[in-house]
Amino acid sequence: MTVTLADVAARAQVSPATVSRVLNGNYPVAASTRERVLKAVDELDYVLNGPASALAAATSDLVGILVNDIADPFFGIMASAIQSEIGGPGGRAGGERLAVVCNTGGSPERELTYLTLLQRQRAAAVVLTGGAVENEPHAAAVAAKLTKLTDAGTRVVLCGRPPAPDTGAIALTFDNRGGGQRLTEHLIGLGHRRLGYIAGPEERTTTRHRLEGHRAALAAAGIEEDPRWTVWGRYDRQAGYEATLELLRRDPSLTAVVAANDSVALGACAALRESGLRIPEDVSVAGFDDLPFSVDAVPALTTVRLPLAEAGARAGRIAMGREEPPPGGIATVGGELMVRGSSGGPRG
Amino acid sequence: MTVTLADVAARAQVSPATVSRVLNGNYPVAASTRERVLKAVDELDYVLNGPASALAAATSDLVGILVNDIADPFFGIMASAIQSEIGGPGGRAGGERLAVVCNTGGSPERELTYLTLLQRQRAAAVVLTGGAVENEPHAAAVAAKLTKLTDAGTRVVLCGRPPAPDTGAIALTFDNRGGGQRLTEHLIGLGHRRLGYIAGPEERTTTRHRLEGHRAALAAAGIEEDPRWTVWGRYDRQAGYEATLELLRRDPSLTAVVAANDSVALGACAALRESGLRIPEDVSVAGFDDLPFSVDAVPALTTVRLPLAEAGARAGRIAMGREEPPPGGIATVGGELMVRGSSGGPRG
DNA sequence: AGCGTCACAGCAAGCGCTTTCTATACGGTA
DNA sequence: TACCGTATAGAAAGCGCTTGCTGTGACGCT
Repeated sequence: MTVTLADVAARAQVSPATVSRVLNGNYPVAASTRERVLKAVDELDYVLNGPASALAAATSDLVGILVNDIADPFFGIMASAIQSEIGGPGGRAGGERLAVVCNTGGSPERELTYLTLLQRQRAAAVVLTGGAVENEPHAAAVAAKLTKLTDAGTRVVLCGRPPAPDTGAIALTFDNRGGGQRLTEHLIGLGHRRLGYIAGPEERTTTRHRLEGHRAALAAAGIEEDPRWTVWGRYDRQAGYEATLELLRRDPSLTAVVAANDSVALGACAALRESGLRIPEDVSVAGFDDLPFSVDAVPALTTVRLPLAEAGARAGRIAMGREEPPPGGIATVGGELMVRGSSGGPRG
Repeated sequence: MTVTLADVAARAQVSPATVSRVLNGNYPVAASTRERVLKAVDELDYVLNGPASALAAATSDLVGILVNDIADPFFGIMASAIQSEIGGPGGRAGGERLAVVCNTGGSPERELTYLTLLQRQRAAAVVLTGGAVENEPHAAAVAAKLTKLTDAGTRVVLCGRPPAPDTGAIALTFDNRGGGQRLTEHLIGLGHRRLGYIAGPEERTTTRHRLEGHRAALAAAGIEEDPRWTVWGRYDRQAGYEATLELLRRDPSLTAVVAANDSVALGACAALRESGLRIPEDVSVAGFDDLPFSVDAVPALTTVRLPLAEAGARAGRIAMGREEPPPGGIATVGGELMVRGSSGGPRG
């Protein structure tokens, strides 16, 4: 049998109410009584029953963080930043909040399942990171769920994800389109005219926005795009490797490869090298995100830096109600072009 | 006001008990009744109250995963694997379990705090990943906490962490010592005699074990170690970069650098390159873990592959009671030496 | 001396669900 | 027809905590 509040109360010779108040520190208790209670708590090794407490108080100290892929540093960095802003003081009982990271694996169903689970647990806040899936029924289902969450008083923040209108969710959106555009403009400025593009999973907003930026830059420069120049794949190294091989097969005259993100770019580099091509002399490569390892690639990766940690921290603070949400509930976070060794003028 | 079980019951014209039984599916309910209830649930958008359910049933579907640094793929990969084994069916109510990842940031206090929080929530299981801190009072406190958790019926699994004797916790330990030893043996076999070592944070078991393996290999080869050859730092790229510069300053004649892990090794490579040294012609470099990016380094990193995903998956299954714990509650998971381009014979 | 004020402490009513035990209806059997 | 097993539904007692409200002395004021 576990120790309950009542046991502590008995031992300290006070009522359960008093013990609760000592533990929560939200009601005046005489110092001597408090001490007696704390002593009893200590002696009995009492641990509060979370569910009971949450039930009675109708609140919980859970904060959910949804990520697409926990093994990907892109999400890890954001999650870490969010969590660092949540762990601290601010809530009930001295304010330790349990920040939980939920890995959806990019699956819409799991996303919904986790949202329901968090709703069940009456989470204090939920932060959704990364791109959304562009699938009408699913998007509607998520929007409905988010609305219900915000209605129930749960603060919902989207970090690196497009706004969800009319759901009450605060959005911190990455300017993927603008970043993609500037990146390709840079390449075009170097003289490239034949650019391959390795896109991410087709149904993701992030994928679409980055690609749109790329195409906008192409269009602005009057470059007509060849459909063979775009290949779709996952957001990982392996996909980049394979896609690059495919790109090379389709059109060996490409002088640059733009990847959906840094991991993909790394795979692209590997494929190019194995094909006997030099970077950037033969082919330039560009990534996106500027993850920590990108600067260590050889040559270092030209990419777009997204302030993942900063955005995550801000999302965390907003989720905790410690920072004002942006006006209109929407803020756009820009990316910064990082020109490094992997991009140069085209050969010849 | 949120919808409660009673509301659903009223709408379906049955008792709350029946609704509960339909939802949990653990008691015979006539098909027609079940349908009526499900319809009401649907119409009212009813969501079970997690805390209330957990309180009444005296169980919870929370599973905690503790990691040192969620932004580090080393932990991300393990967490991902653990979680993938936990999400599935197996528990109450169709069995969705909420796997929560808690980021301790390597801090002993946060580790304890999280364990307490999980204990409060009456977690079904807890998996602790990564090396432990070697600090007597803290280790004792953690051991006591783990004992209490296992006593309370929570399954505790250590993944990539040394065993915690007499706590009831199951341990899946990485053979860091053996891996470190084989790695250094490989370097010695290539002819290296002057090896720098970049160790991780001093108080971690992982750090100590890897270093012990390194030294064992040195000793076996009759190489006397120079204290200047060991530098300590964090487990990240930056630390590796700085440590390598320091190593070079202390003894420019080193022909190999062994790093505490792959991230550190990447930093080491950067520092060497910037110092005008070629890898592996001038200096060989070796890492540990074989994270996904390691094969993409140029040259590809010689390292020790740890089966993070496999070990994590196994830990997850054990935590869920779906796999027998190893005999004695302890299993050692070996590493595999991956010889790649970053190691070669010493110059001259 | 009489009374309003404080500062504390306790009582008791839930919070929303699960589950044991009991009630009922039905069909079959003797 | 009387009886009993089976299948299903309901009543009600909590699970362990929080909190609004109700004392109850002690103190200071007029």
